[in-house]
Amino acid sequence: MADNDIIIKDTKDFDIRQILDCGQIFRYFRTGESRYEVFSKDKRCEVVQDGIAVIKSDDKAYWESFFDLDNDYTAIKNALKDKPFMKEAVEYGGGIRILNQDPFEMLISFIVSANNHIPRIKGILNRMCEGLGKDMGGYHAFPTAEAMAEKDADYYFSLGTGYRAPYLSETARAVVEGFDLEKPRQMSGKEANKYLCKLKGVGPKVADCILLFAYRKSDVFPVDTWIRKVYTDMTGKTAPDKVIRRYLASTYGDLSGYAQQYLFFNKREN
DNA sequence: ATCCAGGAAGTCG
DNA sequence: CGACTTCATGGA
Repeated sequence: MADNDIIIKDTKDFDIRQILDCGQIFRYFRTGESRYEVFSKDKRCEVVQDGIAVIKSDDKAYWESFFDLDNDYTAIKNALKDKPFMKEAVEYGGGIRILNQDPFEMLISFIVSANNHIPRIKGILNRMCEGLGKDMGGYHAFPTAEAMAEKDADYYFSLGTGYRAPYLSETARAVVEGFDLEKPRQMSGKEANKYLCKLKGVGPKVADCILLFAYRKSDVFPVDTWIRKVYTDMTGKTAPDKVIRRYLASTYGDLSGYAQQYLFFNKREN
């Protein structure tokens, strides 16, 4: 074991398979039994979980933050367990953690995610990294805004992004030209959502995902096609996304983001 | 083959 | 404001 290894002995709140497959990250590969390769920005790590979990990298501090290791998920799950519809979801996805990811990477990733399948999103983003990301020797970094802004919509169309192609070139250019991705940190969830929606390809749901996965705003509640199914299970009816979001966010309060991940994961896999 | 996916933009009323 | 339509792509 190297000095930089992160060892997680108590894994009741850490399941790498669940963490990676719950839809918050698209750049990872299963490389073997209980073995994964994970990428973020220009960094890479390897996670092996067989009984205990070990995270191998050359930047321990980065990945400790990335995997949210200072956060107490036992307390979060205990607080959620007694709330409506949560028991089964928390038990099924008990090893989920919300990753601490990069704002620009989340912005681009979730623009691609709109009305798209997760396996396809992964393919598109990996092709984008190989085409535009810095060669790190064995893998490619996530592209910078500058690198992305140099390409026009035709390029993104050639990656298979379909009608989202112009959103990617336009949004990358907006960031290069000064759209401040640090601003949402000082904003309320509501303000920040509105702010991010000024970018092409970003609507309420994509903005909520960015706020949850990059800015750690846990009072948001991204509503997608799976959460719509959950809502119908709960109430027996359908409703506009806005209504669903308001209902669920008021039900789970400051723990909405966590609740959303447990519900999403459980619905998608069961 | 047909449906559908971590929805958003554009148009119309 | 809200409802309704359109938008590429390919996995299942």
